[in-house]
Amino acid sequence: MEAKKAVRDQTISNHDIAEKFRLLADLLEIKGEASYKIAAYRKAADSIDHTPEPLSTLRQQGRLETIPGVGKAIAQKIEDLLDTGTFELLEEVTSEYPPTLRELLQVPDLGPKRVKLLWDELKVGSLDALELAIEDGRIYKVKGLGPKAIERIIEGLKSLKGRDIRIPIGKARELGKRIVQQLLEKTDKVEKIELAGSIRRFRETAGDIDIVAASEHPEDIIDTFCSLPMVHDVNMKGENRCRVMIEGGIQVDLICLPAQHWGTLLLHFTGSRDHNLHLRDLALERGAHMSEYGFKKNEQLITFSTEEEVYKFLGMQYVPPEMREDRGEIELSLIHQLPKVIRQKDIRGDLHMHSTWSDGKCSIRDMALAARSLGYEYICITDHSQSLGIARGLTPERIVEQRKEIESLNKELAPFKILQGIEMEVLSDGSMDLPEEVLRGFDLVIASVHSGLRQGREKVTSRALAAIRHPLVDILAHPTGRIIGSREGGDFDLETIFREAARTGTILEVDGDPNRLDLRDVNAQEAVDSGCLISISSDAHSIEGLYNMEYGVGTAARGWLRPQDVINTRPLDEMLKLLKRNRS
DNA sequence: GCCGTTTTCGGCCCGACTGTTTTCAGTCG
Repeated sequence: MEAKKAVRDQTISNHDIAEKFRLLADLLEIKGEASYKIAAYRKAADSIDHTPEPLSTLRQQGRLETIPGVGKAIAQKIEDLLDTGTFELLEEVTSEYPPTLRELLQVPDLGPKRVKLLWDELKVGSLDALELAIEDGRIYKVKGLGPKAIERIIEGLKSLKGRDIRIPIGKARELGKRIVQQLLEKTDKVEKIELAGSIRRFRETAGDIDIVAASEHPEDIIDTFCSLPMVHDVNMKGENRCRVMIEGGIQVDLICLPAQHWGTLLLHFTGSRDHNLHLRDLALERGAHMSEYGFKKNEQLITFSTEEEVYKFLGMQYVPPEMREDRGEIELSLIHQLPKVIRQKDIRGDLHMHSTWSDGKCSIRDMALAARSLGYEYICITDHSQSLGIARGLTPERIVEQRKEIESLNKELAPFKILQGIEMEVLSDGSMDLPEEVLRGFDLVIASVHSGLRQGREKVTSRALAAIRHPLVDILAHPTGRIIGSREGGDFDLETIFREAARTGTILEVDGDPNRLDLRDVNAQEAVDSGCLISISSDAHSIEGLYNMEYGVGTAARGWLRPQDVINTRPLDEMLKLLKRNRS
């Protein structure tokens, strides 16, 4: 037993434990167990997932019950899990129902009650079994499932199979903006309109597109919206909300209320769900019931026209959308200790972009003018270096030519400043693509590991470290090299990279290209906690690309970064002093 | 099953839409 225990302690992760409780909650819900018990298991599971220390450690210190949502009963179950890999109640329900039964809950319009019905009547216990029951028509014999319901289930099953459902934030946001624009062209009754949900919180991906609008005539707005040409299908339609499908099977939700509700409305549909639930808890403590309409207290509805007023009513500081994940922001906001996270307006310059000198689409002059009109004080042109032949990387000769162009533009555009930088390849053997005397000529050097990301952990990490330790490398670009949805990043040892970057004064990038967002939110937070400075950049290859900055800022804000953690929030000379090359 | 500046008991977020069980259950966000 002792030996087994030791093995278990090492092999079962917090996440695996959380999953066991989620499985238990799903099966109990199907069984029809009391809903608050189920909610308790799910809450505990989420808490466990967000607990950084291994539960085995907490257990040894007798601190399991310090985890929010974990009391005596769940703590005992965790101990059993650590010792034996399971616990009694879990064994009991999994002997009653197959664990695959919970797959059915993923099907839209199939909830616990219908799943139980399907199991009791037809012994349908998995997605495959459900498909069979549909094919041979048995499903039509189930009492309580009408033809409409079955049709929805069939559709739901189809959409589940073809699913790569979450959309990258860039695409979701662009689509969302297009829809909003189309709607505004068809009606003048919209007073306010905004993209909400994960898009507004700048998550990396969005499951659907949420749009919130204010109008005195919600029905008209809903009608107009449902008849837009890009709408393929109307799934649901009420007097102030609707859900439609557009091209590519992407779901769009629109909700519209009079402007007096705007504060709670926008808050409600921005989420996250956990953040909102927590706020409602706080409202209840004040005897008020919170909804998208406002706060109901003694049968009276109090409304708020801004989110700021809602937070103020709850005795809180305003929480920026990116931070609304219930990861401690509410507690800090209640005691007015919320860090002031970075906003777009804090950005004074953009330090990573490309021009027609390599693979950019616009001239340096056009990029500079566009950046200046965005309110920036400086930019750094960082075209690719020679080894990236596919991008017409710059040779030392062309670098000198480019410098002349930049110098002449600087005379013309002063006080706006164009820095000459380079995005230099770190070659697959860990050497730099340009010699030191060339690197010395730049205002700033960004190093990138583009190729050979498949090399093992040790190899890729040592290449990144070689760049970080180089005295003339100021910034490490998109440190993991991931492309969202298509390429995992390299297997870098980020902990070591952060430590070395902090030691050497090498700045790490949050690349705002919505397909990269690299460093990602939590990594950027770890980097800053390790003592690193960050550069947020657009990595623009065109004028439009300069707008990538907002994704970078959103990502940084999700990692709770403050303006002082980011070098390009500083005036030019202060920013330059932070570069390794200019430190004595 | 958890939790407590109203509580160790009695609460636990709130509202909308759909289909079908003609007064509401099931599902969703």
